[in-house]
Amino acid sequence: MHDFARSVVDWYHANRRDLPWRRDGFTPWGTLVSEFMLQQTPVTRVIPRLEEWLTRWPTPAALAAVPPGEAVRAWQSLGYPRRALWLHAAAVAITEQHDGVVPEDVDALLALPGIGDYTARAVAVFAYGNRHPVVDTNIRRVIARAIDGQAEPGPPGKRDLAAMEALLPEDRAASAAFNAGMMELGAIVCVARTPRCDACPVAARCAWRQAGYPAYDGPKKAVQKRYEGSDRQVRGRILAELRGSHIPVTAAELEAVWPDAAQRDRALAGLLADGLAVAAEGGYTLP
DNA sequence: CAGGCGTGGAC
DNA sequence: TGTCCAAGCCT
Repeated sequence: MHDFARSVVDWYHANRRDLPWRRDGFTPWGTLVSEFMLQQTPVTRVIPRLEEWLTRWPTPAALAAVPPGEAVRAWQSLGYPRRALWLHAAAVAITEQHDGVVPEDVDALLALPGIGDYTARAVAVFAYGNRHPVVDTNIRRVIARAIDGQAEPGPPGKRDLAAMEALLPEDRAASAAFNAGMMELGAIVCVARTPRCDACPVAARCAWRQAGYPAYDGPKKAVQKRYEGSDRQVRGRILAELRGSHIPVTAAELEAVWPDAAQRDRALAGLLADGLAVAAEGGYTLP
């Protein structure tokens, strides 16, 4: 193992946070659910929802047995509720096509709804201990800085997987610890805004530090539109209304959640198209 | 492939 | 207040 990987692995074993998905006996299904929830959502907000979900639906078959709307309701305010729909659909596929067992093959995982390059490898590695490069936003940032000497990663691409593969230890257990360690490093030390280089195990080897912390000069990232007043906010308001009701929500009731009719209609049409809402007798409900 | 997709905390 | 950011994915 190279010195860089060894430093990260040693640091990880000494500094890893005690998180639910790192407990002994945590199931592959638990890992899958946690990874869905962690897509773009902070750890602290995920933990309580995860506990609820796994208590209620301890297996893929348990989730597959209820209507998808129950998953959307239990998703509460984690955000990006299409993930709840996709997770439910994945549970159905696992139940029907994989005998209720979460696959450990990356390609089989990639074939499931809502699972992309990151989640497929995260499950294969963290649930099953297989040797694959895992690349998330934390790891992209750590590699950009420590290896490439840049303040921020460039646009994501397949080359990210190759860059991580080049660093990955050959040993299976060490590779899993390296993946987890790189993510942990990016999450609590090499953070986006104010990196804590004084606590970094690879500071002495960091290309960005050695270069004097040059400012980022690559292509600009797309600026996120403001949320206040956006279609996203309207979708969120409408969906909250549907989550809170066990009978159809009428069009008149929806008028009360957002005054702009055109925007409200657009948001509702989007929810219907996404399958997050369905037309029912007298109004709309969760699917 | 650029843009759409939630929500809330930190600064 | 506004801006940035958070274990991405889909079209």
